[in-house]
Amino acid sequence: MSDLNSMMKNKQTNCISCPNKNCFCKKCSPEWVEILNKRKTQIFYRKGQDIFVAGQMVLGLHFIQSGKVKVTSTGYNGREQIVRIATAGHILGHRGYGREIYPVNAAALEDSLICFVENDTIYEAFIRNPEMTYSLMIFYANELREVESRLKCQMQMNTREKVVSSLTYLNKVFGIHPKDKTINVQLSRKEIAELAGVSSDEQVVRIFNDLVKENIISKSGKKIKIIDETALLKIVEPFGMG
Amino acid sequence: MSDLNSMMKNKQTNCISCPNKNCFCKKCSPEWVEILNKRKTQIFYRKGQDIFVAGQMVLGLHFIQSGKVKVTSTGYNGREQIVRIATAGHILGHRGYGREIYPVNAAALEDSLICFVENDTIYEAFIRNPEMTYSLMIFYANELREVESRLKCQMQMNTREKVVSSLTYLNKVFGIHPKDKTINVQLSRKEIAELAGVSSDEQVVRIFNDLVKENIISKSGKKIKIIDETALLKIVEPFGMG
DNA sequence: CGTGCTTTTGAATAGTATCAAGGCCGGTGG
DNA sequence: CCACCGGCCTTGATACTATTCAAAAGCACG
Repeated sequence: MSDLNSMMKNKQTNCISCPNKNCFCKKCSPEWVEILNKRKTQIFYRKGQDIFVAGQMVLGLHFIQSGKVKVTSTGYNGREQIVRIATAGHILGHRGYGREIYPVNAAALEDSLICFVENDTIYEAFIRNPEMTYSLMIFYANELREVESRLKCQMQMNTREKVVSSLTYLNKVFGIHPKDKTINVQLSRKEIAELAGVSSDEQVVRIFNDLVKENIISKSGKKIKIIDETALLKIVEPFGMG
Repeated sequence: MSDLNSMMKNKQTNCISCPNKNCFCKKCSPEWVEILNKRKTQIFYRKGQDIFVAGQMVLGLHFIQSGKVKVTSTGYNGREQIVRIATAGHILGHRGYGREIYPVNAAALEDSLICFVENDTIYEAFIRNPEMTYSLMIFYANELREVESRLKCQMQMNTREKVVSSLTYLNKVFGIHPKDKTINVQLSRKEIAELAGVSSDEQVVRIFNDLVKENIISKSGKKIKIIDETALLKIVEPFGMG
């Protein structure tokens, strides 16, 4: 636990020198960047740890400094669905913003460093920095567009197409590992099923095997390599995916 | 056509006396309400008419003064899905905002009067009225929440539950006709299938028949009356619907 | 070297989509 | 006013897909 604290101290970053170029605080006036820098808190989450849970009060906004996070929704009889996957530079908890409690859960997929800014500060920053409010509004509009795209997929795709589209999604968000060229995130079959919106991990296994036989992907354990990206994209292409 | 023009003239409304209390222009300063009032254009759309089509340039925002509108997405082999249904007081085309082209179509479900404000004006209004920008941001956040809720439904519900939830959705959005107590909108079975996200209108027919047999709803043609709302809600309750 | 977890495979079952055909209703034109 | 047409609704049968159950194999970890 004490090394965790030292780790946190080591990783504490300053907004001005923060590597996230897209962080929304960058849209603020210089004095407000300074204010946010001072008022923000940074928390280090270990892999698997919950960042927030559905039902908790929304106390502010989270900004991912580094790491990977899954946003899940617990539904009927405890069945989980991955609503979104977020990585460095993304905002977290914005779905609950304007509401009292979170509708979803967020958990770290791997060790992650999260900046947190309280509601009052955020609200003041919005009012004082219309540019930031505006760019966040655009961000929401784009998020909306993306969720609607996923909604359409869920409505129209069959199981195979859903699983394939979750692969292209992961590939787009995380890219590939420079060395072995596998997708740069490791999820269990069950998590992929939750992301793809198919009922069981068995389905994912079967479809992965088909794709291996067709020489479109290869796998060893949780590491997945896309061999024939063209063929993969061809499967989801009719739905306007890329 | 000439009576259409006269109809438009008759219906032209002034923002200051506009019956929509939730219209976002109300969040502007008085002088900006006046500016928007002058610069807005009002267009009357007949039932079935397209308001915009996917692929068109986003030239501004639409505000529904009166009427009912469906927002649809054309997917694989021309199959349509209803992404959203909007009525008086709602904003239209906000999904495309911040992008160049619309990702979806919008068509009038019945005769509708739509206010339109150009991008430049809207942008200026945003910058000059942070309160409005803020409240629109909250609106987006809530929309996002709702779409995610629908996404979850699509991922977890079976056909029956999907159809039922589209009924409760329509009931919530449009309410019931004061006289015959039927849901205050008339959609074809096919449109309900597109809204519910089930493949065919036959499915809807079958499930409607089941519900009639169970004394939960009654129907005559396109008019649908909810008899046992408790039973209806009970079906979708496990998914956090209401 | 067991113990518990994830992955894999097979088979049975339930659920959904699709096809085909008949019935109903409103509108049109004779 | 009636007959006809086309669209929508309805029903049944069938084929297909997806889900679930069961069980074995692989793997990490103490």
